[in-house]
Amino acid sequence: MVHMSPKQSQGAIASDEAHLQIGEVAERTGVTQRTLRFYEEKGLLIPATRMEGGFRLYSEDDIQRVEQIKQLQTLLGFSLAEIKEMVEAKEIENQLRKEYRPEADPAQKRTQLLRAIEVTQTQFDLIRQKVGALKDMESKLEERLTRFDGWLTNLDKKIAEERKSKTKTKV
Amino acid sequence: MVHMSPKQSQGAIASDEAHLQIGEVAERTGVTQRTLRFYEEKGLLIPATRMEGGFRLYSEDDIQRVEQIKQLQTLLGFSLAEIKEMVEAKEIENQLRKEYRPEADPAQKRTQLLRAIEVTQTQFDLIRQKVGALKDMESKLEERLTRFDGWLTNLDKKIAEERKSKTKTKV
DNA sequence: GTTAACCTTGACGTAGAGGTCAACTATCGG
DNA sequence: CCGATAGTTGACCTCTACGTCAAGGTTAAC
Repeated sequence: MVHMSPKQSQGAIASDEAHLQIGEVAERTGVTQRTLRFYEEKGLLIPATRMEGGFRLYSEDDIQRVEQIKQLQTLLGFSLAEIKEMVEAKEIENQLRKEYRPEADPAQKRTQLLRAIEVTQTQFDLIRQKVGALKDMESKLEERLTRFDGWLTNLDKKIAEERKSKTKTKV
Repeated sequence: MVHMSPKQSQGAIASDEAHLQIGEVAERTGVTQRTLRFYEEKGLLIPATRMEGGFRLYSEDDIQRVEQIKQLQTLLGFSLAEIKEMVEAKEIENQLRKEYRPEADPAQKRTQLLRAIEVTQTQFDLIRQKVGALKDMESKLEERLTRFDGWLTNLDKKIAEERKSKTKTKV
């Protein structure tokens, strides 16, 4: 890191203030720059602003989002397309959170909210399903481990015996 | 299905007796024939025998295995390479289960068993991790749903009020 | 022994999720 | 204003997990 954080005029940084360049985001999240650009292409993570020269500027929130995307990918095996949907539901929440901006018409907000609820509900159900199936596997694996353990001690006993008898015949 | 099940001389079918052609396996498991051949190519599911003409013959166990592979893929997002490892651990279990065949030397068995234990343990830990993370997400989503619900009733109230005041000014 | 239904091995295609140059352009410290 | 470092777009490459023909061999029923 040779040059300083860009454009950081002064003062506290709000979490939604874009001030991170792609390199730092990559470093902090562990994904590559290419991946970040790819996410942007796919509409998953569009940095709010750019510098005059075109450098992307990310916010702390964006880092959170990358983290979330990674989780959804690796833990749950969702595709980026699916993740996009999910992330959009969160987006709506963020927007509605700042609802002290009373500009937008409430009927439209309602529609959006309903959509977000639907997506979230689906997501929730899916996760519950997965948790169930996973717990199932978990217990099966536990059983298997126990079984393995039993066999192992058993085998070891047998091996010990064999060694003994061999020693006897040898001597 | 025009011709009968192949080679089924007579009598009960042991679960490890290969008697299913690829088409039926595909139908029963919901994967395509291509997928089954692909699994074979990758060493994930090699049908025990073939007919003289070269037709693959699968057993009931193989169907189980396909089911398992599907689970590991869709639920857990594992790659086929990873799944191969896991399935191999189960394979070892199956083999050791028929340990009344005392041919093999126990020291070698022990090595195999240790390997299987290692893989299974890793798998187990991973699943526990995932379950944890998933439960985390689950609770977060639940909170969000609650929040959404609150907002929705709130919005509806607001909309109702608005309508009332409009009616007043209109009339 | 013919034929419909089923299966075989190629070989090529594709969608998703990035990796990897290449050729430029920006930023910032000095 | 210049150079080192960081970033930009674009094009093509790769790897996974199959899909999709094509051309031909098998099976079992008739």
